[in-house]
Amino acid sequence: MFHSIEKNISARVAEYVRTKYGVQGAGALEQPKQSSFGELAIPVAFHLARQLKQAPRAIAAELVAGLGSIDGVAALEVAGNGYINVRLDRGAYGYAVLHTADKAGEPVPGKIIVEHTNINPNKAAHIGHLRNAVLGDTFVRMLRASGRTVEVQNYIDNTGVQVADVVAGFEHLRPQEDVETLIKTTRFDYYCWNLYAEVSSHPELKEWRRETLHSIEHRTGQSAFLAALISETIVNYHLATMRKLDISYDLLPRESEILYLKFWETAFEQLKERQAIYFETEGKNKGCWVMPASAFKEQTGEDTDDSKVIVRSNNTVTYVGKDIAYQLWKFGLLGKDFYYRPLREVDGHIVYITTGEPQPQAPSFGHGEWVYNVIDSRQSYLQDVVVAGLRALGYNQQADRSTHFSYEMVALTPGTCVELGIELSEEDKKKTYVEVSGRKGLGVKADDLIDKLIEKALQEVDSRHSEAPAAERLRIATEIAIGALRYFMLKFTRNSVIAFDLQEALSFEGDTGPYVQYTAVRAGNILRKLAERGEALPDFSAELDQDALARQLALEDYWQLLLMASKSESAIERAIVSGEPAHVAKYAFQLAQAFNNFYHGTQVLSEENREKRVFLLWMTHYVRRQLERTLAVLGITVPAYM
RNA sequence: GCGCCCGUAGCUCAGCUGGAUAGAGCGAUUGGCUUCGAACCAAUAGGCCGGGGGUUCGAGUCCCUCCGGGCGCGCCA
Repeated sequence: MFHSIEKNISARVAEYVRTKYGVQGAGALEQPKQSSFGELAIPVAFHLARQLKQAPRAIAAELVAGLGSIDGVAALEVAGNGYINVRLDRGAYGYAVLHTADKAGEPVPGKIIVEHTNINPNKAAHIGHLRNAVLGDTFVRMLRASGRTVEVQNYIDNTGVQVADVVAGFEHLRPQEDVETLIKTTRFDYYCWNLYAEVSSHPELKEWRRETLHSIEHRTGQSAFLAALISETIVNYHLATMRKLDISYDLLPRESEILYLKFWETAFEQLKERQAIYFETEGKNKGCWVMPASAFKEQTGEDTDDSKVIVRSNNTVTYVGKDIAYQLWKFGLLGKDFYYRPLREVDGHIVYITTGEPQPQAPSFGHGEWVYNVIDSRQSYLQDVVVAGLRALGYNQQADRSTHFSYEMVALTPGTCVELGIELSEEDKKKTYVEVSGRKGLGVKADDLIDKLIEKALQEVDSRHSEAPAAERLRIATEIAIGALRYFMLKFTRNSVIAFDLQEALSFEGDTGPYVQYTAVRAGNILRKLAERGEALPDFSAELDQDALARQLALEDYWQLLLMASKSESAIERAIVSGEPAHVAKYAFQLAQAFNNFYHGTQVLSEENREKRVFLLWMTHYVRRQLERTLAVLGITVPAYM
C-alpha cells in the first residue's frame, strides 16, 4: 500500500515541477529522519534552489501552496531548511490497507533469466555455495513477487577440470574401488570432497587431467563413463541439499551439451565475422584468437599483453569462450538451441535438463530479455569479458542488460576453524577470517551445517514442547534451522565478506531468521487463542469504518506499526532496484521488532472496548500476514508453533 | 605494477539517487514473565564514520591522495 502512495505523490511532484519550473525528473522522496516529521519527505526544493537561485525554504513554501491537495495526504508542511514533509491521512490510509486485497505485483512483460548455484559436480556443496544459491533464489522470489517472469538456470559444468580431477583421483589413487558400489554405500559427495583434496596436491595431477579431459571430450573410454556417473550422482546430492532450503530450478544446462551441440563453433563464427576477436600473429599470444583489452577495460595502453585469449594456439576454446556462447544463447542470439528432457518433478514443478538428442514435446527456454548471473566477485574480470563479447558483436542492449550479480566470498573465522578441527598456521590465527578452499578440503559442508542447525533447533523445540509428537518437533526444528540459515546468508549486503562464525550462525536471537519467525508465531498465537475461545475472527471491513480507523490510528504506536507493515512492496521494490536481498531481510526484522514491541505493550484479547479490540485483532492479523509474505520472499516459512 | 572491493560503537554489520540529532544485533550493566509463553521487551553506557585535502548551502555517502586489509589480473575453470 505504501508503495502506491509513494508512486502517486512522486508523480504529482514531478509533474508539478515540470510544468511550473520546467525541470525534469524531480520526483524523489525520502524517509524522514524522525517519524514525528511525517511519513515522507520531499527534498526537491534543495535541488531547485541552485537553478532558481532562491532559498530552498521559499521554494518549498511555493510548492506546498501550488501542489494543492493530494489524495490520501492530510498535510504538506515546510520544515527544516526546505523540506516538505508529508503527513498521510491516517483514516484514509487504514481504510485503503483494509480494503486492498493481497495481490501479486502487476505482471511485467519480458523474461528475466537468473543463473545461480552452478556448483562443480565433483564434491559436496559448502557454505560458499549456499550463499550463492540463497542469494540467487531470494532474488528470484523478489522478482516474481513483483510480477516479473523469471527462468532459473543452474549451470552444470560436468565436463570441466574439477570433475576430471576426481575421475583421475579414482583412476590413479583408488583403482581398487568400484565407484558404482561406493555410490550405493557411502555419502558419495563427501567421499569425493576428500578425494578431490587429496588428488589436488598430487604432483602428477596435470598429466592425469590431460588424459581424462581428452577422454571426456571425445565421450569415449572409462574416464568419460566415470565423469558422467560421478557428476550425475553429485548433481543429485546438490539438488537434494538445495531442496532442503526450498530452492529449485527450471533448467539445468550442461556443459556436455554446449560441447556436443557445438555452441562454441557457432559463436566463434560470429565473433570472427564481426571481428570481435582477431588472430594474433606475434608476441606471447602468437597463434591464438584473442579479444583486445580495449573491449573490456576502461583505459588501456597499446600493450597487447592485456588481451584475453579466447582460443588457444592448440585450437581449443577457453572457458570464457564457452561462456560467451552460453550468454548468447540465454538472449536467444546464438541461432541454436539445446534439447530438453524432464529430470524430475518436485511439488508439481518439473526441472528440465539439457540433452543432445531431439525430444518430443520440448518446452522453450532461453530468449531472456535480461540476464542475471549470480557468480562470486572473483570472477568479475571474466564476466566483463563475456559482456564485452556481446558488445563487440553489436548486441549493446543485451550487454547493458547482462548483470553480474556478484557477491563476496564466505570465509571462516579462526575460532570456527579450531572448532571444526582445521589446523591453522600462526599467520592465519591472527587474521579475522580464513578463506575456504575446495582444493584443500578446507570448509564447512552445507549438509553438515544444516544438520547442526537442525540439532540445535530441535533442542530448543524439545525443551518447550516435549509433549508434541517427535516427527512434528523435527519438522518444526527443520523450518527454524532453514530460517536461521537463509536469513544468515541474506542479512549481509552482497559485497561484504562473510566471516562465517559457527556460534553466530547457530544463534536464534536478535537479528536472525528465527526471531522473525517467532514474531509471526506470536501473532498467530493471539488468533489461535481467539479461536480456542470459540470466537470467530471479526468481519474487519464491516466493523471498522474510516472514522473508527482514524480514531485508533491516532495513537502513534499503532500508526507506526501499520505503516511499517504496509511497506513490504516498497521494501521489495527498493531491494530489486539496488539488487540487495539484504534490504528485504532488514525490513522483515524491523517489522518483527515493531510487532514485538506492540505485543509487549498491548493486550489484544482482554481489550474490552469493542472497536479497539476489533482494530487490534485486525492489526495482529495484518502484521502476521505481512510477516508471512515477506518471509516467503526470503524463502522462509512460519512454523505452526515455536 | 594495474584493476575491483572493504575500512562506521568492544565484536559483526545497516545507512536507499549527497540532506534534518549517524542506526541495529551481539557483548556489557540494570530492570521486566498477569499463559496473547521471555527464541521477547525496556533502559543505560559505548562513535573526530581509517588519516589528510577538495567539491557543495550541506559529505559516512562524490573527487584526489595516503595508510591498512581482502580479491582478481593464465594458452586453469
